[in-house]
This record gives sequence, C-alpha cells and structure tokens, in this order.
Amino acid sequence: MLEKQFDPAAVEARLYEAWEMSGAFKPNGDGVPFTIVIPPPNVTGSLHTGHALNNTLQDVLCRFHRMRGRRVLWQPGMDHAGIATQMVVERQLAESGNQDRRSMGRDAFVDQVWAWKAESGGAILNQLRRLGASCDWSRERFTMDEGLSSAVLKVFVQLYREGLIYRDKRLVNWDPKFETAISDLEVENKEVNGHFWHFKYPLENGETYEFPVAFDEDGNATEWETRDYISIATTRPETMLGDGAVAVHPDDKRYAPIVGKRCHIPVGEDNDGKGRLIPIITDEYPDPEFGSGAVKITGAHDFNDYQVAKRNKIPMYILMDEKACMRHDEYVPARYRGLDRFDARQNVVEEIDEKGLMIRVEDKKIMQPFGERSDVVIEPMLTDQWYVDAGELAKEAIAAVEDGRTKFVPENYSKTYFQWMRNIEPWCVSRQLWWGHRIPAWYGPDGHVFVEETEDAAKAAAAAHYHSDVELSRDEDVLDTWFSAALWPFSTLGWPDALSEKHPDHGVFAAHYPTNVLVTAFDIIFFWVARMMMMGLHFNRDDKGTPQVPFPEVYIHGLVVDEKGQKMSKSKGNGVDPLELMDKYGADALRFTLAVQTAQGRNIRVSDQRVEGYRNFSTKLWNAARFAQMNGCKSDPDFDPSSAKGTLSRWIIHETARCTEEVTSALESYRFNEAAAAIYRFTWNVFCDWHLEFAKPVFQGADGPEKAEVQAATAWALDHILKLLHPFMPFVTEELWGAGAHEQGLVVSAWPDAGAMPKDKAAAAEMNAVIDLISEIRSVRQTVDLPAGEKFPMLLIKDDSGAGDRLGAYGALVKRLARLETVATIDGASAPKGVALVAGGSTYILDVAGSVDLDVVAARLQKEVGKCEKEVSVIDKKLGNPKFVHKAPAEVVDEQRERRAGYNAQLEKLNAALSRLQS
RNA sequence: GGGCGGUUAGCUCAGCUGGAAGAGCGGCUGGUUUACACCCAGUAGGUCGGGAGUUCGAACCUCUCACCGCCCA
Repeated sequence: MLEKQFDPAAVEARLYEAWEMSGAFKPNGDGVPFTIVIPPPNVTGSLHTGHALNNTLQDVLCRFHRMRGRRVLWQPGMDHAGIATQMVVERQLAESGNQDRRSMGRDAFVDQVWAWKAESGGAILNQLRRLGASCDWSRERFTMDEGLSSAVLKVFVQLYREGLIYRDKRLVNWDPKFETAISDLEVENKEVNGHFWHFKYPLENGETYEFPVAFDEDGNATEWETRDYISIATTRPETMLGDGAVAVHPDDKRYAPIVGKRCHIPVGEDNDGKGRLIPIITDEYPDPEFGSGAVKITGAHDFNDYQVAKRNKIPMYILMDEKACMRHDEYVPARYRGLDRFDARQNVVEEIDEKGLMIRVEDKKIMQPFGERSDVVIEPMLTDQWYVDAGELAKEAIAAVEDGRTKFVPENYSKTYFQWMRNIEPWCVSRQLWWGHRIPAWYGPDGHVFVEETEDAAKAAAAAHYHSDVELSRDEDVLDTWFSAALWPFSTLGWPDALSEKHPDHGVFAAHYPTNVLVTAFDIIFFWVARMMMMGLHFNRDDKGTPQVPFPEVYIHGLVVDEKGQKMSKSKGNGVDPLELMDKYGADALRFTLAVQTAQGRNIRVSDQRVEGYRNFSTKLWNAARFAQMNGCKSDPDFDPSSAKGTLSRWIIHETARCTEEVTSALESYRFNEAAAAIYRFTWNVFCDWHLEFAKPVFQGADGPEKAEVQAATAWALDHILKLLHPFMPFVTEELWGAGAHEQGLVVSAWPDAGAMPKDKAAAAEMNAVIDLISEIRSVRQTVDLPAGEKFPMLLIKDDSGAGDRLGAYGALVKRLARLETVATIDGASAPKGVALVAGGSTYILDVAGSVDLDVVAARLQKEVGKCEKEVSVIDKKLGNPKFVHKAPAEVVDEQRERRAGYNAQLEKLNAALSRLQS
C-alpha cells in the first residue's frame, strides 16, 4: 500500500542512484544513437534556474529518446572558466591571509586551483543529479582534462599552420582588475552619469579662422566669429594625452579653412606649455551634427578612433599600463605618470581649466563598458594578442545554416546567428591569466616564434631554425575558455585520439559525432553555437571530405525570469533558487513547471505558486495510483487492449492512444509545453475526473470478468500515463512504476506506440455523451440552487435518439455522479413539471417536487436559447453569403450546415422544455 | 540608429499550416459522495493594443500607428 502522499525528499536520491547504478544512463542497446553534449557549466558554478531549465529540457529529450529505443548518450562535464575560477581562488587566498598569486608563483598557484577544484569545484554536477539529469557520468569530462587539453593543442597548432591563428597588435577590451584581455561578449555596456567636457584645442601659431555661428532658413551662415581654436568635446579627458589628430567630416564647411593645419592638445608641457601639436584631418567618421562636429582621435584608447587612426596612419599613444594607471612614457607629462586613470582625468581637467581652455561641462548620460565579472570600467588597450581568423572559419559555419545542415528551432534564431557571424571580428583567444590552456608557442632569443604541441617539438624546430641549441621561453598567456569549449562536441567524444581505430573510444566517436541537438538559451548563441559550429566544421569531415556540423539542430529556449518578468541577477537579488524549490516541492514539480512553460522562444516565469501547483499534480497522480492499487488494478503484461470488450475500457484505451499521439508528436517537434499540457490534461481531467469515477462502482461490485477487465485496463492506462509523464516527472513516475512490480525500471521501458493502440470512436462518443449528461445535470443543479446533498428522480422524455438505451446502460453511473435518486424514461405527454434540461439532443426532467422556483429554471433555459440563437444567426450569415458557399471548401460549408442543424435541434428541445414549464 | 520579439480573461501565458476564443493561478458559489481539501462540483470574466488592407472568412497574412521588452552599435 502506497503512503498517503509522495515524499520527494525520501525517494529522489535513492531512485537516482538506482538508475545510475543500473547503467540506464549509459548508451544502451543497438538503436540509432541520440547524442547531446551538455553545454558545460562553469566549474565554479552552482545551479540557477537557467541551468535547471536548460537541463530539464535536455533530460526530457534524452529520456524520451531512450524510451523510444535510441542509444542515448548525454555527455556531461564542465568547463574550467578561466577568469571566474582564478578569481575565486585568488579571493580565497586573500581571505585566508595566504600569499597572493604572484608571490606564490605560477606553478604553485595552478596547483592551488586544482586543489580548489578537487575540494569545492563542480558542485553543480551534483545539483544536476538532484534535478534528475540522466547524463552518462562515467564519461564526465573537464576542459582541462588531459584528453581535452591535447585536443586544444592540436587545434591550436593546426590552425596556426593553416594561417588561421596569428599574433597581432590590435585594440582589445582590457580588464584592469584582472589585468587581462577579455571578449566583447564579456563586456557589459551600462548607462552611467558622466560628463561631456568641451575644450579649446588652440591652433598652431595663433592662427585664426571665421567660424559660422548663425544661419538663415536655408542653412547659409549669416554671422561668424573669429576663432583661434577648434572646439572638441570628450567624455574622457585623460585620453587627450594620447590624441593623434583632430578629425572633421570632409563635407563640413565650417572647418574647411583649417583642415591640414595643426593644433595643440590643451594639456602637457611641450611647445612651451602649449601642448603637443597634432594634425587636423578629414574622415567620414565625425558626425557634423553631433557636438562641435570635430573629434579628437585617440587610436590606442577608443575603438572608433582606432579605425580612424589606422585609416589615416595617425600615431597611437598607449597611455596606460595593465592596471590602467598612466604610463611612464615621454609623451605622458611627468606629473601624470603612475596616476590612476580617473585621477588623471581630474588633473587634466584642472590643468585645462587653469589654462583657460575649458569652454563648458555638460552632465550627460553616457554608455560605459564594464567587465562582466570585475565590474570595473573596461579600457580599450593596444596590445599583442593571439587571434583566430574567425571571419574565415565563419564562412562554412554560415553556409551550414544557410543550406540547412544545421537548423535553429525556432527557426528565427538563425537571423541572430547570421547577424553575428557575418560581422564577426577576429577572435582574440589569448588571456593574461594563469588558469587555462597555456598557449603552445615558444620564443627564441630574437623573438622568433615556434608553435608546436610540445616543448620538445618546439626545441627541435628551434634547433632546425637556428642550427644550434637556444633557450626558448614559452608564451605566458593562456587560451580563452571558449577556445576549449568550442571543441566540446567532439573533444569530449574522444577526438583526436579516438580517430584511431585502435582507440577504445573509436566506436563512440564514430557513433555520436555529429551530435543530434544542442539545447541552449538565446543569450548564448554567440558563445556556444557560433564557436562550436566553426570548430566542429573545420575539424570534422566525413569520408567524402564534407565538413560535419557538430549538431543538425539547435534548440533555443527562453530565459528564466522572476515572477515580475525581470531578468534574474545577483545584483538585483531576485534570483529564484532551484535547489530551494526542489527542497520544498520536489524535483519533479520544478521540472514540470519549467517544461510546461517552455513555449518556443518565450521567457518563462518561475514562482513558488506555480511550482506548488505542479507539485499538486504529482500528488494527484500519486493518489490516483494509490486508488488503483487499492482496487486491485495490477499491470498485466498479457493485457491486450484490442481485446477489451467493455465500453469504459475501450474508451479509456482510446483516450490513452490520443494522449500518446499528442505527447509524442509534441516532443518530436520540441513543443515541450504542449507535450506537458497534454499529459497533464489527460491524467487529471480524463483519467482521474472521469475514468476512475466511472470505474468506482465496478471496483466495488462483484468480482468477475467485467471487473477484471476494468482493473486491467485501468492499470494499463495508468502505466501509459507513467511512461508519457516520465520524461517530465521522472521520480514520482518511477516510484509508482516500482510499486506496480514491473520487471524493468520505467527509465528503460518502451515508449508507447499510439499506432498500435486500438481506437474506438463509438465508445468515445458513448462515454462522452454520458459525461456531457452528468455535467449538464450538475450544472443545472447548482445554477437553479438545488441542495447539493439532496437526491432527485430524473426522467428522460422518450425519444428515438438512443438516449434511452444509454440511460439503461449507464444510468447507475449517472445516478451516482449527478446525485440522482432514480432514472427512468417517460412519455412526453405525461411528464411532470420540473427542472428541465437538454443534453445530447434529449430532454430530461429533474422531478424536484416543487422545491424550486421554476422561473429560475426558465431563465436558465432562456439563456441557453439565447446562446444557440446567436450561434445560428452567425452561421446563417455565413451560409447566406453566396460567396462563402461557392468559394469556401465544401467540407467547411458542410461543417457549418451541420453545426446549424445541431444548434437548431438544441433550440427545438430547449423551447419545448420552456413551453413545458409554462403550460 | 540597426535587429529581434511582445501587446489575447483580474494575473501569467497557450493558440502549429487563416475556417466555432483556451489553460493555470486568482475570484465567486456549493461541497468531508470511503484516492486525493496538495481535493471535488459549479460559475463569472475577452469588440484577441488602435486603424487600414488582402480574403467568402483574420487573434493568425500585409501595411501603418501606439506602447513595452531584449540584443547590437
């Protein structure tokens, strides 16, 4: 006997362990492989609702396909999260009062990180287990593993040899807190309160020009003033020390007289304190409408300026060091050297003000870049870094989506993908960190670089190059975490070693690459999808040499937001903790909440109330199973649904088949919400609300073949519910399945085949008519205010609709569920006055013996008459339109005629019932 | 400025290829009928953001306006 309620906390861990121990999560059988690689969570991470959603959906797919007989591999693992992990360990060192990273030295620090990982890394993987994720943990991988590291080396060296990786000096986003380059995707642009300073840049030798200050209607200048300066506005005065030019638009007539001349930057001691001289140039970049129309060009500290400077060969002055303090270079005035950039800014402003070259300051909202993790202002910096030629790699990645080798679901997201891929910039892959894959590049004494997979190979290459033994120094930098993550769909499956036929993983790689689908949120298309596509295609080819996509489908789901629709964030503190929700309501409830809201491309909201509601659903199922068990419903492996005789059994089998179809087709096309809603509705509103109620009298009745059949059919339907629901609610379904004493676990049971189940429309129509009648009686009882506890006789007005036979067959059920005393058939002429109701084209009278106001009954009928008349008039309008009758498909027209006839028949009955009341 | 998306019942959202407006929650009414009060029964609520167009027919297609998000610059 089952407990009264399902207790998730008591069974989840046990069931999960049993699944895992049984090997259910490993690829089993000889079905067609189905493969998903998990988007690897950070080793520092812990489960947030986004992970919960992402992994719930992957698990739904994996469990679904596993039950369908596919050879499922859900490949789990983590990435090493360069910056995040280094940050955690450094913070820990600081807190414990230990040495900092630098005084410790690189090797000791990296050892420390590994020690940290062993102790506290990867908490998220256990949290995924709690969620029920059916990953093959025996294959768990980490991006810093030996195998994955060797894949990284191989890829780096090969790309280098192909000219697709190179070293270059370009402007990068520099994080002064972590002292490393970071990706644009790790930069968050935020609007902050700033200032817009307007300064005078004096012209060389005190030259002057006439600057227009007033204009007529046609835009011609009418007034001029004589100026010996050019007005420049900036939000970052400290960068003026690095100005290389002033640029104006070539069509900007106001500045035409001074183009080609020079001006002084208003800070610094050069030229007797007048400041360094820079040229005034023309370029398309300045917007004449914005500010003064003239802009300063600081190529080494601004991305736009960098382009202008490169186009016009303007010198770039690097002003700051790794910590964003002013450098000790001759072009930085001595008093600024070593100052933090913000102190430098203040001093520059003061200096200019003292010189009388300040025009004005505006308060202004400005967009400023912040490091996602450090939350400090990012500084564009001109540095030497390693780059991947993403533009080249993107070509095939774009083509693969264009020609449909990889499809996005929903399809719309291919636009986002294309937009990013077609404007892709060289990918800066070097990071000035210690935790990560160290770049396999060694430098000779003259700076010549040798890129090899091993130090020995580099030495050999150097010996060949120099014709003597030389000291080599290895590049200090490590690779961007995304570099190794980009290889994830194939490196985790054993690439490159598994390419060799002798390798034990050879079969795995051959069977599981390409994978089947990548499941991810849309905010990460650029991170994951783009990079995995580029690398996957470049490094994997089939026998004919055709590049192989890493996955033919990319399922993009929404973000999880809070109950107010706000994106969850640590700073807002509005995060919903999935672990807490699982503690309170169980993993099944959380999973179902997430899945049932996953309509394509929409964000989903999570609130306690919702999760609670789906917990209630699991309790409902639990009680239904308990009830079935109490009534001797045992799964019978020999039960053949096609041989069921009774209408009730045939009906519930029919409905089960329909539900199976719905759930299956919804899951096949990633309509998670529809699949979840279908099984929810069937379980609660069909199986529990009606089937079990109908079955009750049978269960309570005498033993015999009829009872045995209903018991078997009930158990059969329940087993199907458990199967169909299992991908969404694995724990409660497995627990109930276990209570039913099946030989194998539900997790490895076969997904039902709707096609093989008998359908019986006649049985469905029959039972649905009974349901309609009971519903109608219940409705009328309550709307005319009949006492809930009291039973009344009901009379069917005799007709030839078959209602009489039905009442004969199911009268007991109707009596029970509609609380009637007796049911009988009577001739219309001799019917007493009473509460009349119309259901299924027949009229019934509740003989209430005058205990009800018949006017109320009449009003209710009148209301129904109104509804029917309205429908009929709408349909008449349609049918009265010759164009509709001619142009609409015949079946649509027929359908309307049938509906009209139905409503008219109903009207006739309703009116008859009304007149019976009044007579 | 560019791109994407949204606007449907009090709230949160479904509604696949255009052919009778749906769910959950909440509200209200009535219920201890021996699985379940984490329950049962019943019920109210919408001119599907505004306008125009295509069509026999539009929540759905086209255009336009308004408002709201998100991403990129």
